[in-house]
Amino acid sequence: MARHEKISISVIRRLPRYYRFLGDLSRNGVLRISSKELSARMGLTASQIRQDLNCFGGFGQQGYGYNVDALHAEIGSILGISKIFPAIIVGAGNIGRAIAMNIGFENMGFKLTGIFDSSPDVIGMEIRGISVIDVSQLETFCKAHKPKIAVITVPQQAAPDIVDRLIKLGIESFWNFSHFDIAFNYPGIVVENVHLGDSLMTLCYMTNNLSALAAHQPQKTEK
Amino acid sequence: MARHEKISISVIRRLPRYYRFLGDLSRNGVLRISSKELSARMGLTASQIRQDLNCFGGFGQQGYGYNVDALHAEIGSILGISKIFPAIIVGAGNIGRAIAMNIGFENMGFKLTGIFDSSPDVIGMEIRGISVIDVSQLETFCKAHKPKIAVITVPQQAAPDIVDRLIKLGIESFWNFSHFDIAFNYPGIVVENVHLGDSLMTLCYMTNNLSALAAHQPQKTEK
DNA sequence: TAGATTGTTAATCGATTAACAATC
DNA sequence: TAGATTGTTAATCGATTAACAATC
Repeated sequence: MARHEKISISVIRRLPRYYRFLGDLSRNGVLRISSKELSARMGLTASQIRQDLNCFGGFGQQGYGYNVDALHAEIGSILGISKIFPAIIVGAGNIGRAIAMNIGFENMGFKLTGIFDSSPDVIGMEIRGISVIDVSQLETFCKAHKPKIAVITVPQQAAPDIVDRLIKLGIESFWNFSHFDIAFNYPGIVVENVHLGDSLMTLCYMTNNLSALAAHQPQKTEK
Repeated sequence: MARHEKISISVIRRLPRYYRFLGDLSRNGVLRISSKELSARMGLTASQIRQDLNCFGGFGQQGYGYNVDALHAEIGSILGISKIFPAIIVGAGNIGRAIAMNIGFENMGFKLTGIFDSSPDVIGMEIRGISVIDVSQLETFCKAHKPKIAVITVPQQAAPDIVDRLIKLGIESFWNFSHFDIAFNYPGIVVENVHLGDSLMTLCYMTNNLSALAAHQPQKTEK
């Protein structure tokens, strides 16, 4: 699928945002869009959009632009969201439950198949039709159901052990909300460390330095 | 505080992570650390750590390294987390409630002063000792309490109107969890668009391209 | 066709890494 | 003092932007 062998992480991280904007455009009945107009809506340069897309293929047409639906589908296919991987959530506290309820796993390449916790208060609770299982059953469950991704929503001190067990069980992807940083240096493991606290602190810095940052992100348009 | 007038966003985004690692080190009784050892723990280069810190000042000592507690305090002060800004959450659904319960606002420069929703089912509900208020009271509340930051956890279609009203009320910072992108081009407004769905889709891409990405993040160490 | 807009190469800009003199 | 490690300048690398020929 990829034209160039090595796609940079910066490009990859922009793909879901393209996908989102194109989905919105499609829902609003927009049939075609030029890189110039998309760039104005997204706050990017048209050049960057064309560069990004051409990492994967020539999806546009000179003099016309891009077909919204076709490009939306292409990016979905690049992201690989049609191939559904089984997912589990470990930690059924507030964050774990909120994610279970709010994230459209089905539209993002995943299907939620299990939720785990260690507290008797939540074990057995039904979340989105899934019953919370005792975390001691993790090994049994994973051997039977072979989940590919785990959402980590346990407290910091519990995280290293859970991650270690899951890696032994063959989990390849981690979506980590715990305060613990999953290292990137395991071979064959991919990780998204979310760290909401870091995001809030970044906002704190920006709030404190508002004047220095004023009109920070330039809304460049071509020509 | 800043030595150089313009600190890049890449540097700023690494600060909370430094702060977190230094806090952990401090709690583990580590008194001093060299950029080399910190780089090994964090998966960065020692050079980058020294460059980053020297944007703000010379906090180390040749031949010794950095005093963990002093550096931790310095970064906290750079982030500005001691000056507490009043914060509100708009949207008391799963995500809003999870954030209210889990995020240590007090340790991150903020104090939660109000939670809003439009649904009669949640209005009046107590979350962390705060009673959920009808969102129609937003104007009255904000004029009285002058919050500085708003956490946006409403559905996508409600977001544009809420953001518009909050900007009129003088809110300067947005921590946005809605599916709607708050544009960066308002003058004097700072925004963190979190977009958990984008993060999950990025992980989907990485999971699908695991082999190509294998051992992606190099753990460089000096010398 | 003429006008528009892509795909792609080249130029620029910024961020990361390397090197090393300064100094604790 | 000798060894270690910083702060800082220079070199490298990568990502973004600009330009334009190709072409629909």
